[in-house]
Amino acid sequence: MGTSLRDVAVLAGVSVKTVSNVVNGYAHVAPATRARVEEALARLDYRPNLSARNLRQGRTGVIALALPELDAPYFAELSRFVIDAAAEQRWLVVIEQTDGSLERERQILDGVRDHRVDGLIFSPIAIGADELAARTDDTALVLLGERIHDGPADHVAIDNVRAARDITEHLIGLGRARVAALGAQDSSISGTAPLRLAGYRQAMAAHGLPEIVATVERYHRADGFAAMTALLEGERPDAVFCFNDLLALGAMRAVLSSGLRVPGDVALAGLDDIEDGRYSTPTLTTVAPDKSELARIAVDLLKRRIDGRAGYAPQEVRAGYRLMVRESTAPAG
Amino acid sequence: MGTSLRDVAVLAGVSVKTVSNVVNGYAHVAPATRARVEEALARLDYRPNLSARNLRQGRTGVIALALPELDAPYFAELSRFVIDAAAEQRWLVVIEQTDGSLERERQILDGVRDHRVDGLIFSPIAIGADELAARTDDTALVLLGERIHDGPADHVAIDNVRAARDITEHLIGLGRARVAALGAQDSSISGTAPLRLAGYRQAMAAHGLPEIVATVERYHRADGFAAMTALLEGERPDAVFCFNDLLALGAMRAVLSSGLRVPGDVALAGLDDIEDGRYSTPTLTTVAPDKSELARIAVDLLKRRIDGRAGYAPQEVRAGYRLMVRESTAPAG
DNA sequence: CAACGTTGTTTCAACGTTGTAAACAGGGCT
DNA sequence: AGCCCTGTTTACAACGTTGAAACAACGTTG
Repeated sequence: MGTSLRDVAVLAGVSVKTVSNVVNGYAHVAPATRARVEEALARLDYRPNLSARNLRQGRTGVIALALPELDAPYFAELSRFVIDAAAEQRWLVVIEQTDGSLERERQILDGVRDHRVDGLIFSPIAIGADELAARTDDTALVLLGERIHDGPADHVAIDNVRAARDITEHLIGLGRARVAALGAQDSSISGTAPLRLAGYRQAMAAHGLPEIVATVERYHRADGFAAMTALLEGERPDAVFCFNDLLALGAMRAVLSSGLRVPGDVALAGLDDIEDGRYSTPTLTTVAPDKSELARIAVDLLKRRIDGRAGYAPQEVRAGYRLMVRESTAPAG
Repeated sequence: MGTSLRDVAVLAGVSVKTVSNVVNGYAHVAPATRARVEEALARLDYRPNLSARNLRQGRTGVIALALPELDAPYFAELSRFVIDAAAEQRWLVVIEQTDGSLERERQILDGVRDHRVDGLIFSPIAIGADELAARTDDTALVLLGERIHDGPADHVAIDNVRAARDITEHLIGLGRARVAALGAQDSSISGTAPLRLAGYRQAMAAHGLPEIVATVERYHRADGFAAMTALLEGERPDAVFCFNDLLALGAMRAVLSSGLRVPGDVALAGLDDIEDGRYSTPTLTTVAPDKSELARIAVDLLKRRIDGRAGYAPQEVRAGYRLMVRESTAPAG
């Protein structure tokens, strides 16, 4: 094991506690003593043992970030911001992947205690609000990007309904009449899918247009590809709002490989603003959630929960977003 | 704080150590006692305090994974596998991002001790072999995906030279004569860039073809876009081996938006096999490193270092890869 | 029946840290 | 000299866990 306070204390000819005081920046230490201790600290290259410190303080300095899958670009990009925001609190982030499985999500929710993390930022897919509310654990919890009705925990997300309505309005504004929604889900009760669908419906209803809805299992390129291929076989839509960018990129591939043009024959829009969509051909119109803001708010909420053990009511916070119009919905197409 | 061994011990009417023994599956515990203790454990929903356990055992059960950036798809995909492989050892993974900055890489290398992780899987970009060798820290270290000549630590990667030669041969095999390499770097001494460049050169030399080399700063789509745009302004290549898939996707965008066709006018190949390339239009030919194998080997090497404190010589391990031929190098194009 | 091994359980100490409280030194005041 | 400040330093205990060693009870063996 490395050098401990004791080692430094011996070298500096001072008590262990005094060294601790210097390390922690305690005010009343005589300049001469402080200098001597700092000299010794430097000489022995002292690093505090976090296990011991945490044991003593009942904190671990580690938070968990639980999300469906790290290799979905949206979550990877989001993770980066969460890690950066957490670093400012001097927190480490461990990442847990649920693969969207209910069982894994239960484990996470139940099992964070095993790892003794101070808090959890959770982006659930499968688990329901009731189950969330029923948890006995009192570890600080913040829900990210998932609307849980009357949630039992702090929650941060963009306004999914409004964002979906905005982008659908944009498609309608191109003069397209057969605007489809791609990404509805049968299973999910608590997910974002119903919200985005609701936004789509509001826009379609406002213009008296017929709804065309394609459902998917998951939110990967492959699902978008399959759903779009199916859509093309029926009465073809001339615009499609895909519930995330991966679906849109899969759909784009399907349209293009069927010999049709984007946006000439079919305009496409997504949601997430992952980097891929800025370099696809054509580039992808999308809604860009402010990921940095999402992450920062999530970390702030968590910090407040962890610090003030007071049980104030769960907060609901909205992060901003922007509409990014690109080639896949260019009017001239 | 949660329930401790002491609480359980009191409830079961037994000593703390006996509870500890039950928890740890120690053999010689009377069945009756064990039953009573387990009953108490369940009733109080006991979870071991990892900080305490780690303090006692000098292990944290946490490893760090340091990589340039999580939102580069290759690293996101790799991380997933590392996390999964680590989970099998009941390890948690904290992720540190270096952004490829030398300073951050130094911090990581020096600072892992701050966090008291048991080991580090490190994918460096900027740092040199000499500096790696000079580190005083004795934390277990495994280098991932980066060839450090005569490295001071275990190292796992694919055979970059051979992979680069293979893919270049494939491009030449299409009958293209002006085959460019995109992704060389001025700065990097120890990176993979020189290796991939070497592989390219071997293949070009073997066929007596002239080398065309484009350098980049970093390995993002934007760099690929810029470098390709520059290449197109000169005497145009008819095939390009990009040193990673992001570069290739950026390059593809540049070719397509200049009005040329892929692979008709320019064939493109990458390296990494990120998911994006399987859904781009055209789909991207690439080299697919066995990421799962890379991750598993890295974790295994690290485990061996952590367990056996014996200082055996640094290991050099090669993981497999496959050539994935897709539309961007289709012969009929 | 004494010595011994086995099984089951406990006591003790230690991992490195920090909050509490108390001890100590020096200076200014009565 | 005795007192109370203020500033500085220290002893002690505790966080929850587990390895080492001790101990008790019991059956086996010579």
